[in-house]
Amino acid sequence: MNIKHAMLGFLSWQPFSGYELKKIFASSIAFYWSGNNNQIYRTLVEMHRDGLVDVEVRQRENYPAKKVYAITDTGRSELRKWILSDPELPQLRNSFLIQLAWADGLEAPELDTLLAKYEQEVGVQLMMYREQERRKLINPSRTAREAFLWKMISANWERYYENEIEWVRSLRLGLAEIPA
Amino acid sequence: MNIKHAMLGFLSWQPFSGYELKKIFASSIAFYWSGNNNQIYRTLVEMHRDGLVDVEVRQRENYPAKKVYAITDTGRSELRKWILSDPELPQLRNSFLIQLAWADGLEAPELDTLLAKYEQEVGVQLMMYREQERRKLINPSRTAREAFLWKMISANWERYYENEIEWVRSLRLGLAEIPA
DNA sequence: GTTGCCATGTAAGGTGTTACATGATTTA
DNA sequence: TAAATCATGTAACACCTTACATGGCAAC
Repeated sequence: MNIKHAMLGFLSWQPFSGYELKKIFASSIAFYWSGNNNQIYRTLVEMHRDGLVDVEVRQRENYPAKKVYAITDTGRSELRKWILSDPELPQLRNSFLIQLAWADGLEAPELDTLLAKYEQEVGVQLMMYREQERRKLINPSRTAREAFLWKMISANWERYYENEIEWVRSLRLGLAEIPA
Repeated sequence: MNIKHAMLGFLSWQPFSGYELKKIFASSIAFYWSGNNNQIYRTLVEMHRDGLVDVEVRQRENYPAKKVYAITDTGRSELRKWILSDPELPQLRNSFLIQLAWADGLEAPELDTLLAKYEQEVGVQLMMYREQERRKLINPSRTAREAFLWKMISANWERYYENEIEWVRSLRLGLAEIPA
């Protein structure tokens, strides 16, 4: 999985410029890339070279020129092929768990402070996610099914954060009961 | 977060050679690096250069020499510093969610097949995780608290997989109710 | 008049992956 | 005799990140 297929997905929705794609990525936690120029502009050039997208350069008065990319039939079939390919396992990298693995050297208050920070950070992230969902730039709902899929994708993220908060709470309660 | 602190963690438990660390990583889903040579041996050299570990070369008959790395006081204080540093947010990269985002172009049976595959793959992963936990190479439990922490770290992973399976099941049920 | 938006792009580096290379010994 | 284990290391490259570079216009 790389950013290419995610970009193709957005372009299957409607044509976009690199700048617009960048904003979409940057504004979305679920589409988790940082939305940096380097990758997006390079990937667009590569996709054009491979015939997955067409470019139209729009010259505008008083504004910089804009390169608008539209998906081609080749691009659509590549996207469909990828969508039908075997799902990869999610890759979860929670460095906090690794911190915890060696945290028995800490004093009880130090450890609890750490856990409280984690709980708070995840809580903030959950709120940010909800806020972002409220005002998100694109939300395809051309069919009832598409709307449902997007709702469930969003639910997946919310569940993850909620689950994480529950977990850290039970961890803190459990630790409080262990004698020093 | 990089592999360095995870390696320091293991070395704070007991001295290991690169080869042993590699096996530990390769056999652990929770310590999620692939356990490849390149990184491990290079990182050991770097950590040695930075005074975080000492090396002892053990020559043995009929076997290749072994470089056993032991954590130094500098290493321990670096580890402690990292453990007390602000937790990073978990980074979750589920490319399947991105596949789903554009999956409304699929026929209902194609989509359900995809979801079934995901459900099955996550199920397999959960079983593999449990099996791995049963026979894991290291399981520090020098104190009741340390044992509890490791149990909760493991529980975190199990919860994630279980949650994911529940989610995909409810997604499949929901889709079954949407008219074509 | 400084900040932010529009819009494109480049440079450099971090972190991780797979595959290659060597060579002896043990196990099937 | 073929494969796996022990043990170290290198090469090449995939993917992503932060920061830099340019330049006009709008808003405050």
